[in-house]
Amino acid sequence: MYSVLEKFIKSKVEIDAQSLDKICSCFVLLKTKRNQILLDYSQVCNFYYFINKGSIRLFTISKDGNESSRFFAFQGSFATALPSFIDQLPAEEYLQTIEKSELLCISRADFYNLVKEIPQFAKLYTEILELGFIVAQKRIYGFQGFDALDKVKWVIKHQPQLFLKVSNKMAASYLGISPSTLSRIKSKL
Amino acid sequence: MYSVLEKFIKSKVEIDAQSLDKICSCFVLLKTKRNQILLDYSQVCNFYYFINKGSIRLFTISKDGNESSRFFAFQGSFATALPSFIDQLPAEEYLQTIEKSELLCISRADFYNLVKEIPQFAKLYTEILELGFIVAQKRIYGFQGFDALDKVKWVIKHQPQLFLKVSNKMAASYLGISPSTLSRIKSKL
DNA sequence: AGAAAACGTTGACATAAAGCAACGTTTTTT
DNA sequence: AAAAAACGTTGCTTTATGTCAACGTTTTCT
Repeated sequence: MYSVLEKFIKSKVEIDAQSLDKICSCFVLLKTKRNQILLDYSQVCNFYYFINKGSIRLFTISKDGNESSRFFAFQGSFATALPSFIDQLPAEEYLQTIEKSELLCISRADFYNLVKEIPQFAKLYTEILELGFIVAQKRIYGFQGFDALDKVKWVIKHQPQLFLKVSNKMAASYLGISPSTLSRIKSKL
Repeated sequence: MYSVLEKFIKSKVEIDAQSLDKICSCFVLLKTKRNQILLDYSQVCNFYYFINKGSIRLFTISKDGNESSRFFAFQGSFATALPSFIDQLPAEEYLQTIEKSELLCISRADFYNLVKEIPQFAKLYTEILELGFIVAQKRIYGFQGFDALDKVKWVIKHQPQLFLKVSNKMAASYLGISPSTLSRIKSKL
């Protein structure tokens, strides 16, 4: 049950078996259906999720009713609604599985306790933040000032798994273009 | 010379005078002119900057010659080309002062040494990353799927100092719209 | 201080992408 | 298994925004 997580942690930091066990013991397994909401718009986020199996996405719905996908996370990565998790304010976004998934969940209290108690976990958290920051940056810069075709090409290059795992509608809402436009672009390569 | 930095640090973490001195002693003062390049496109970033006075921006130039402003930082905040600073790869972006500035610079080696030696500095770095991540996220979401007018309104609401400090041209390149469009929008409020 | 360059604004025009609608296909529900 | 809903694709029309150019103003440079 913890093998994917353990592998992930070991790939990032040097760690002894005891600390690793302590970390893993804080995570609870959650099996979900497809399209299950993990966090609602006005909820405060209290869990960090590690994806053992499946995929999740973060999205909002704007006032005119359109979905806007913010982020997708797949097997073997951490994800949560971080601003809400950190600041304990209403998320103003949704966290949702997009396929049948198995998630390892850790509560915020346990999470910050591990950060405090286990230096390697603090280091791990720092690396997750660094990576998250870099990915967010690259996305801003990858999209900024580009037209629909360039954005699609950018995603194909930098997040090739995205179009394989995610519906056209969701991908379009991630790219900030309409499903029709994405469909037309795809037909031209 | 270190008063703004000390105030910033004290506002984030509890710290004794000795550690604070040790931190400050790693920072070197750099006085710059307006529009001075701190980091060139193909350079590897080796410094973190704290802005004592002035403003800096991060930008790139796309193949068709257009500038794209990624980020602005003003007095009292930290800034660098983080992906390059972390991964030690060519930045593929420019770091530039946009007015006469006074910067406190710390080398990458000293920076990571402080992270290792002084727990409060590690905490500070984590907070900077968290904040940076949240700001990057909010910008993605604030801009995604919105038209030019909504983006301008978003910036007015969330980064009101931006239009005061930054030229129309730079602001437009940050918003991902043309200077003409920004000008037209401003004239309608 | 004067010349040169960069900037901001505005108009006319071109264009990429959105909206809408129709239709067939796939997926979900019961 | 049948019915209903959601999805993907494509044509037509509309619209927001970019491009180009002109002009006056501000800033920079020497």
